[in-house]
Amino acid sequence: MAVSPRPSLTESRRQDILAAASAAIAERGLCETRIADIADNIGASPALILYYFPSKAVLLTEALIYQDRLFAESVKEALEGATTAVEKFSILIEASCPRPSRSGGATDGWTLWPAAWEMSRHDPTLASARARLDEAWRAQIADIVDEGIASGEFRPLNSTDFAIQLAAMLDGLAIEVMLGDPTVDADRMRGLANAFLDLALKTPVSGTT
Amino acid sequence: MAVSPRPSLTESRRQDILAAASAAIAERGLCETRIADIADNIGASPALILYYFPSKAVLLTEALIYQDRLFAESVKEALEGATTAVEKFSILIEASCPRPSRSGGATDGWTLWPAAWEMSRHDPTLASARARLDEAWRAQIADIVDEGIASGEFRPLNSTDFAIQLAAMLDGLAIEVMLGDPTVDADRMRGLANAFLDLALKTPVSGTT
DNA sequence: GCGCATCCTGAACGGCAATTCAGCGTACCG
DNA sequence: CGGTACGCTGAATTGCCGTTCAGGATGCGC
Repeated sequence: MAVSPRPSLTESRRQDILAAASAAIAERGLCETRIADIADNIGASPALILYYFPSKAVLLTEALIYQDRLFAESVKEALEGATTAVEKFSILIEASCPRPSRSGGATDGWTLWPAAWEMSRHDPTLASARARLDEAWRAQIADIVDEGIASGEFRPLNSTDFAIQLAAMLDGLAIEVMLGDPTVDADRMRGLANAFLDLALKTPVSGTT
Repeated sequence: MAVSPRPSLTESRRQDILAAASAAIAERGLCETRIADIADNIGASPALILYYFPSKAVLLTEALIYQDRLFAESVKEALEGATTAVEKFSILIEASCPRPSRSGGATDGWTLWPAAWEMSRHDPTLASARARLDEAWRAQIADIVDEGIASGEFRPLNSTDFAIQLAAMLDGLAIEVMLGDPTVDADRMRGLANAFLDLALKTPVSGTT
């Protein structure tokens, strides 16, 4: 459940702060997030934040990395119940759909991705963490595809290429959903993602000409 | 060439500033961009910026909208020479590939998209402009598909759904390329996008079972 | 040459927000 | 019971940066 191997006493406080920072970024936006906002989210003083983190900058990058990891772990956990490849894909797609902005509960991880991308451009630490997790995400997709091919659920294809395509499409769709694009809501996103799955994985290879 | 119908004398100065602001955001990042940076880019004083724009905030949103429009126009222009649907798609894909960071020349529009997404979350003006331009972008894709279907280049399919899928995939791929993901460079992006086109547009409909 | 509008600037101003610091409570240890 | 370490805070402090303003230059019509 916890991200790090053994959260020490102060480690749990650090995670509270990381969560509070994530929430603040989701709510106010990356640029408008002040240390005071983060402190408010856990009912503490601004000085406390700087007691656990050396500066606002590193806190923000750590918060974005933290959320990325949480997302990766929650998906991995959700996949454990599934058996067939088709089932697993439906879980992946569901996880990729931005929720209609839960107020109160855990931060909707999706909201933070544009912030993470924007920040990655100048923050090597965040950039490499993000790249690593993204690679893992694609590998997960590729594994499911290979599994489905082995079980005969899917036709043979290059699973690595497909993984990049699907991951990209999900990112792009999620952006639209998250921004409230009137023509792409979560249902539409699910439908289009599934249509791509059907097309790419189930279409039999057509003979030449 | 100009974005607005009739650029007045001061309008051209405004555009200089919008371009300078875009460059600054691309270079320093959305949060780290100061008015002084924008002023430096055109060799002027910070006060000049506020002479043409009421505040930093509106300048930034206008700059992001400006760049979006520039991108849309440049694509529309590039498409004029093309005749076949296949040709047009190759232009669209090429336009979607982030360039290897031109230094000096026009800002690589791609760099600004995460900033635009992040800002759209809280800026209704930017959000609606972005949604409108995105809709136009997808409509352009759909038109080309319909054209290709009519000419027999493509098999019949729902062009609107396809447009959303392709636009999303291009967005997602471009993010990876822009962030320098080691496994997705511009060439790979082109290849995967074209593979999706082939799969979706040229695969003959397979009979039931 | 004169007046005026436009464009632009240097030099304040003011406020905000990150960071620092000195110290208070408290729990634990002996 | 002291003493010590830790967790935490309120109140400075500090520097930055958006914004304002009072004017200088420049060009143009008369």
